[in-house]
Amino acid sequence: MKSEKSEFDLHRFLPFLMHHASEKVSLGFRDIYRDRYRMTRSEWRVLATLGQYGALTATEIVTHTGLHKTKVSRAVFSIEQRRWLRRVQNENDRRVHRLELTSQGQSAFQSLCEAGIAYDKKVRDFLGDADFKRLSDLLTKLNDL
Amino acid sequence: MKSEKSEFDLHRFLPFLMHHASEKVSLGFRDIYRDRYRMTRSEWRVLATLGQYGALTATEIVTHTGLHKTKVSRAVFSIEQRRWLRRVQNENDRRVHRLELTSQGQSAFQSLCEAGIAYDKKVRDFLGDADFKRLSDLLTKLNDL
DNA sequence: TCGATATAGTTACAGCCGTAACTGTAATTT
DNA sequence: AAATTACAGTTACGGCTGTAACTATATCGA
Repeated sequence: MKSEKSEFDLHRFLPFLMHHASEKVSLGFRDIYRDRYRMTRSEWRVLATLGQYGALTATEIVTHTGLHKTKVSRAVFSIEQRRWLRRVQNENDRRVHRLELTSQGQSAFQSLCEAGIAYDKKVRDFLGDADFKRLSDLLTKLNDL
Repeated sequence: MKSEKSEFDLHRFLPFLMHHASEKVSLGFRDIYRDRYRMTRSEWRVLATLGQYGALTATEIVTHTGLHKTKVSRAVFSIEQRRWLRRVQNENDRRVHRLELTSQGQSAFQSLCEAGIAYDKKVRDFLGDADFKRLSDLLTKLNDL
């Protein structure tokens, strides 16, 4: 009778592997927005989402990013404090606010986009184009797990 | 002149993709050890490392897992509280403790190994063997980024 | 030997996190 | 219309986090 224990190797276990690689890639870019603007990951994602899609509501940001609504709420508050976004109350439904970047917010987004594209290139050069695409596709596929 | 902004898509940005997929995979298994034993991820990793390699020092656990030393310190404390591990002070260097699982700790490890293998199979079935291996290999490659 | 440096591991602190409960508003039911 | 239910967003709370400072021990260099 074979022991289950011997079949298990943490270093080949997908949750471990994924998290490990994710930290590596994700923290590499975090250093950039953290050092440049003192932003958290939630703030960066909210900024990026608003920069990419234009004005959205908090709920729409949740949908686009998968961030928890409390993270969005806090990130929006903090970005607003920097004067990087404005809230515009919806007249038909006063629970809802349109969130739109100010020009300062857009500048910061532009600057981080360029850094993001450079970072992307760095990882792509490391992996090679073919593997980079393979990896992106596999990760996208996992969204439906 | 083309704007950098238009080239940037958060949903195709590797740090975002990686983190998203990682959460999905990693939290799927977290539910198991959290619900079954009320463990945190750090605690699970320390348990798994001790289970797999036998007795180790805290520093060796850091090396094997990449966990921050404060996480290891706290996880060891908490696992010790459950009586799942014992500390044995090194006689030559009294700063160091050998950490070894008790039989209760080993049972818990066994139980989670089986769950881990089942979870692994679930993800493998979802992706297919070929893609599963491709993904594992790519993630392993990223460790050297 | 003695002072300086390095290492193993812990802890205080301040910040981030998710859960659950909350406020305020809108929509639905009776 | 009043009561109920649903929804957008916020917040209190307790738990987890990393940084930096710490304790205790060991090692190195003069």
